[in-house]
Amino acid sequence: MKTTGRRRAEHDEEGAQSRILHAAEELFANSGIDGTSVRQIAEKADVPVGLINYYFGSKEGLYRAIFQARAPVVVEERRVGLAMAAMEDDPRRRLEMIVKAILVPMLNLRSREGINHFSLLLARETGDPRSTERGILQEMFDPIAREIIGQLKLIWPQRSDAEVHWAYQMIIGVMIFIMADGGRITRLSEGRADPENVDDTLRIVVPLLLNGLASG
Amino acid sequence: MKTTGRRRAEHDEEGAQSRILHAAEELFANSGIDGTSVRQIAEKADVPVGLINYYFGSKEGLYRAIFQARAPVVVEERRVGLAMAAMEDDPRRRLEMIVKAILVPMLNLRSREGINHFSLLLARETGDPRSTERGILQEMFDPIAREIIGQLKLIWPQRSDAEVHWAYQMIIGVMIFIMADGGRITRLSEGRADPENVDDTLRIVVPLLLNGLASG
DNA sequence: CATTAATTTGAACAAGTGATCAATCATGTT
DNA sequence: AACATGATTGATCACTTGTTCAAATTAATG
Repeated sequence: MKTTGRRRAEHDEEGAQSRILHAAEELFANSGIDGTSVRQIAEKADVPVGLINYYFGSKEGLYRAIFQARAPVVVEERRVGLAMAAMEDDPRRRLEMIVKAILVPMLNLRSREGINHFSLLLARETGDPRSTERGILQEMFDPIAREIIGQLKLIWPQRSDAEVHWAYQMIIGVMIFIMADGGRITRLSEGRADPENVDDTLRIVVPLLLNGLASG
Repeated sequence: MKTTGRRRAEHDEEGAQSRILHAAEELFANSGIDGTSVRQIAEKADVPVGLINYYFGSKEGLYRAIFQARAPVVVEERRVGLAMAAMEDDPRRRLEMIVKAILVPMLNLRSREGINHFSLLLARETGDPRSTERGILQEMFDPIAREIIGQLKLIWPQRSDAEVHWAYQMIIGVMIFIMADGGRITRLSEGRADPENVDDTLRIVVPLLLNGLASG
């Protein structure tokens, strides 16, 4: 058989392959791909070093595997939210639903089971110039990005392409920044603004995005 | 004497110390502090490896030195812009001037003389969880951040602290995201949105921030 | 010129890097 | 039991890492 292996019983009820993925996700998120060694990952996952290359081929292979495991979930949630938005008639409501379709799947990751680290990792990858060479974001996120931008164009037929694209990038930028925050927001606000609190964050940030800074 | 040294004449009319700073800035921006080796820096700056530790003590010392050279310039420009904004009576105009005081000093770096790399570097540092340990951002940017937030509170006396802080973070988030972009914005928009073009970017992004996505 | 101090140089060091691989182990199948 | 198959192990490889340092070089001073 291929699926079971040595019928997992010796460790924390979690297969070695999965333990490696989780350990790597956390370490990569906190220290980046260059700041993390395979030996650190092996130690955290409690596996011998060799096993990492056995399963994932290389360090970068492991890096990609994390995205291949996580990205489709986020993308699918976004696609669902986008489809629901498309059924809404009122353009104002439709816009709000699109914005939430972008933000919610990622913000939820921050407070869900041990998955908090992927949002950090994705933010890191987005800010890395060498991300282009790896092509992970192109491959996994460009398609849904184009779908969203297409929907935005339907809402704003009178706006230029540049304006629509900048509006989209502004939403993504705010999301990434919230995801990537390692405590600075909480520190500066002395706890009054806290990204961990998804409900409060959405309640304040979504209107800010929709209405801008000037109004309300 | 301590200032002159060997009266610079042998290389590109630029002192070794300065060449190291410039080379390191570019490499750190593109590959991060962990993805860059002191030997790469030494080669790019055309100096022997030992000289880097002689001048800057350590790799991290060099990293800090870059911020110590650049940050005060940006902070001072922001302070000037903020002071000008404080003299404006109309709250709407004052808000716009504050937003520009935040954005313009950094966006200009992208298109000025070879300094483009610092904006990338700052974006990277902002997104790095280990940035807290280094304390560079606390030390150099928290003061001006508090000043700006104070000004925003004067504009919005009726808003909660959390709302004001989130509004500030939203401005910073958009700025960082634009600075950090390594081509994804241009690629997705097929050139119609281009962060290199500061004037167009400001013309579109500032109203988007001020008026939000819904209006205009 | 002699002295002193600052700078420059590249070799050397210990520790760590990602990757490889023969050997061992566990398991299910015949 | 015998075999096959995939999983596991840790020693080992060739390099690279940041840092140190004695020696060489250069410049300023008396």
